[in-house]
Amino acid sequence: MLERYNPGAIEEKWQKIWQEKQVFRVKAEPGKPKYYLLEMFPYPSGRIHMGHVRNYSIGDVVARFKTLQGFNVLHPMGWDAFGMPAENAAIQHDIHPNIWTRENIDNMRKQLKRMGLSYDWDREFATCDPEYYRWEQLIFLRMLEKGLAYKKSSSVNWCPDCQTVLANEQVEDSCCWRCGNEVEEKELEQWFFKITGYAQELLDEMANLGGWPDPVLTMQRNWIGRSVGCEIDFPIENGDASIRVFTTRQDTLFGATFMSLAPEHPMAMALTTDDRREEVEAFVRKVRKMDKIARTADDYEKEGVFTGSHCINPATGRRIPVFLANFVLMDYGTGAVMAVPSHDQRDFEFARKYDLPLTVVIQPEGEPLDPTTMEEAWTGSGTLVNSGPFDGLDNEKAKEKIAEWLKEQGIGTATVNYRLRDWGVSRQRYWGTPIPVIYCDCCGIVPVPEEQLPVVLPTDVEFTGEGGSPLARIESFVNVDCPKCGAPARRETDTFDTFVESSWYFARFASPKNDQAPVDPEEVGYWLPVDQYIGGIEHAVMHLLYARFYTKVMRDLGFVPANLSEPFTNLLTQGMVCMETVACPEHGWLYPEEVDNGTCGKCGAPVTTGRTEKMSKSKKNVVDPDHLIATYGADTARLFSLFAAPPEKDLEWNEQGVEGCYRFLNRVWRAVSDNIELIRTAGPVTGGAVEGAARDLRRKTHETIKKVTEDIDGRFHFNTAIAAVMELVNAIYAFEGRKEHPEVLREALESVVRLLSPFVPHISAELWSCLGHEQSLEETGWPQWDEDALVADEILIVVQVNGKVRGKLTVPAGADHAEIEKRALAEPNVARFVEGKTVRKVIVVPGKLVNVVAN
RNA sequence: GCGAGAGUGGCGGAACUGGUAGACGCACUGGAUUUAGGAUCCAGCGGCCCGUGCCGUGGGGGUUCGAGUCCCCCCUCUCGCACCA
Repeated sequence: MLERYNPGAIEEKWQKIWQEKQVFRVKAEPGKPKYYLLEMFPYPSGRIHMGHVRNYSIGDVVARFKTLQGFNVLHPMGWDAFGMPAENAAIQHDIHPNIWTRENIDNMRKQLKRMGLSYDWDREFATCDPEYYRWEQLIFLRMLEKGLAYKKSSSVNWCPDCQTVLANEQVEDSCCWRCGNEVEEKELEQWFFKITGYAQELLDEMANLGGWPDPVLTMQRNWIGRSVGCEIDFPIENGDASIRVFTTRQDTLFGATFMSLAPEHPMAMALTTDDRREEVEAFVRKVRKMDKIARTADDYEKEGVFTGSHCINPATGRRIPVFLANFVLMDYGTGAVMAVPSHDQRDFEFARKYDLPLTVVIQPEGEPLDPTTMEEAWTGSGTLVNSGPFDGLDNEKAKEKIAEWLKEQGIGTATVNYRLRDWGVSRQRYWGTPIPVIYCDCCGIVPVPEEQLPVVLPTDVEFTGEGGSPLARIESFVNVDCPKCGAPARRETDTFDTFVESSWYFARFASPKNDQAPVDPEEVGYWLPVDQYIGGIEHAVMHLLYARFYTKVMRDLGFVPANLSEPFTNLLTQGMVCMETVACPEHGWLYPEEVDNGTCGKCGAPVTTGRTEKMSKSKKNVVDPDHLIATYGADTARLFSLFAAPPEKDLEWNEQGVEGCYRFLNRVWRAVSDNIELIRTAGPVTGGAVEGAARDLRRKTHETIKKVTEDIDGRFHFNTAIAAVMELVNAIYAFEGRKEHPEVLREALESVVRLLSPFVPHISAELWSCLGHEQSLEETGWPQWDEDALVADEILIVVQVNGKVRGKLTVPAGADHAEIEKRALAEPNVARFVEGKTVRKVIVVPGKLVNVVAN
């Protein structure tokens, strides 16, 4: 055995052995319990970052642990390979997105392999492989047949200068990131997925997601935003039509004193009278000029314009003015809101601004509301007034009664509305999955026949960043014969949102090479659902909701078994990796390696240390995993990212902490190498015969096995599991019975190695082999604790007086309440604090403490 | 703005169901070893008084024999908000 720990050599050695023996290659084995562990696959940006190191280290611990527990573990890896950065690289550096992406994947695969992760690499794929996206196109065609995919008009960010669509992140302060000109809103015909059709099921099935963190479920529930209310028709004065509103507050119907429409509302222009036209059009133009972000996200000023028309409040029969308002969204409800300024704060502010009347219809208990002096809307509960036949009803009761009345009168119905909108999947970009439809002047929208799939992305493209989608300029791609009538037709040039690829990749991993269907139903039946999914909290809503939706769609289309409704049984959301920022007054943000002992490496000026923030290239507070691994080895990199914080919390990177982990591994190495001769011939521990220090070490060993097992399984508290092993190692160093009881020492050392193996697999494998084992750790399995070894003779009891610690006692393990109470009261320090007082109560918590209450 | 979290020594964190606040690690201090440095080993390490004690988990209130943990109000920070992935 080598005297010194040499991570570089042993890591290379064991990675080679694992690869040659195909240790992590799995196949379905009906009858053997399976465990599907999945980490969110990475976007191939070029290099792995610390967030990846952390994510994949966490996943690998669980995968290896479950393997050791005897499960058939599926642990795959792939690439979320479509997306904007590849296209940006093409624009900026004149490199083809495919080449850029493939090179990045090759590099990142190498980096991941260097970490010793237990992936079944045979299942690897990239979403930009035509063999993958052809099945995505097929699923889309089936969705189209079922009406789950459809086209409608929707707005995008448009840069009039570059003549191109911009993503929200490409809009900076309402301006285009490339040219700096102002961004506008523009209407385009786009593809949508009917996720709203699944809104209720997505809500209902959260009841089965007990393995998900509550915050994520809450965020999804709020995102779906179910609300129960009524749709009510307000007839237009002097016309046949009416305006339909959605409201959750039908109890305030009698207080509706005006109407607000979204500026895009289809009736907006028809309702505008000639004398108002100029002003209304100016207002609509102004709202349109705002980009989408400013309009939906910011607390911008509420504004509106009067159309000149009136409609009739169907409850009161009174005529009320119709306004357009910038805060009314066409995407939510019906795009029209009955305004009740007395009981809605936005309507209240709007009414005060434009001098519109208020009617109080809900009277809270206490002082009466006066519409002329109210300073804010009353949104609480109360009794109905000014509401005709409903006066005197409690407002919650009135919601039901008014809903019934609306139905009887034929002017409204009770409905459920969702905040969730259908998923817009069209992107006017090149580097994505082509949407497989053809537009024919005679036949309209024609699906690409299934036997013609995949519609492959053409490669001869020019990237300028201007003039819309590059695909639209490739005539050989665009021009096609109509599959129905044969006449000249045009291909769809939009591509899918990359969230589509990541909505079903987890199912593809069950049968990644299947060339007959998106997935093999038998393989999916065995492997899915994913037992444990691990990824960043930033995906709490969108990715995870889309993946849930897609699973249900694939189920309903018959691609996956009918009982597979949810993709991920358990979810772990990990925190971010952060590091302190450092800046030079002259040179701005500095990389850690540019800082030389508190001064700037470029100019020597003293640097300032800024806040600790999420690692990002722009702030230069990043650590390169390659460098870290080259210096300390993969095991140390893994150990630190697991030890420094529990997985769900943010992790603060700290170089000295890394060294501490490296030191610990050296300490483990020495504990084995220093004792290797002594324990070489030691036999197994044969029962509870040992006493004293040896018995204590045995107890510590088995306590540690129990704690580590419980910390990993379900709780994912790897930091405390590692701390427990550190304690055991400390106990081994302090053990004084090594000569007399080498078998106890051997048991402790072997336990350390086995317990560490999911965290630091290379050093564990090497030490295990040094300890003389022919059988690998994978074959040996996870250690079991011995309940008998855990039994202690004596227990430490804390004694409090009025909740403050005043003493400690050691009592026999079997001592009863009366005896413990007696001994506690006999403690000299207890007597001192009780003196002059009367003991009122003595609380005994078994095995823990005694609290004497006296006053 | 809306939605969801977090706040504990000099630092990262521990305390799982209310029961010894600070496990484990880092940094720091002292000692041993060493030609020296490094590495290693041993000891100490919340604050105040340094004797018993008193104070202490972002701030303020409350419930309880007992609160880091439960309830109410406030402050600060982080994440998501539908074309980033």
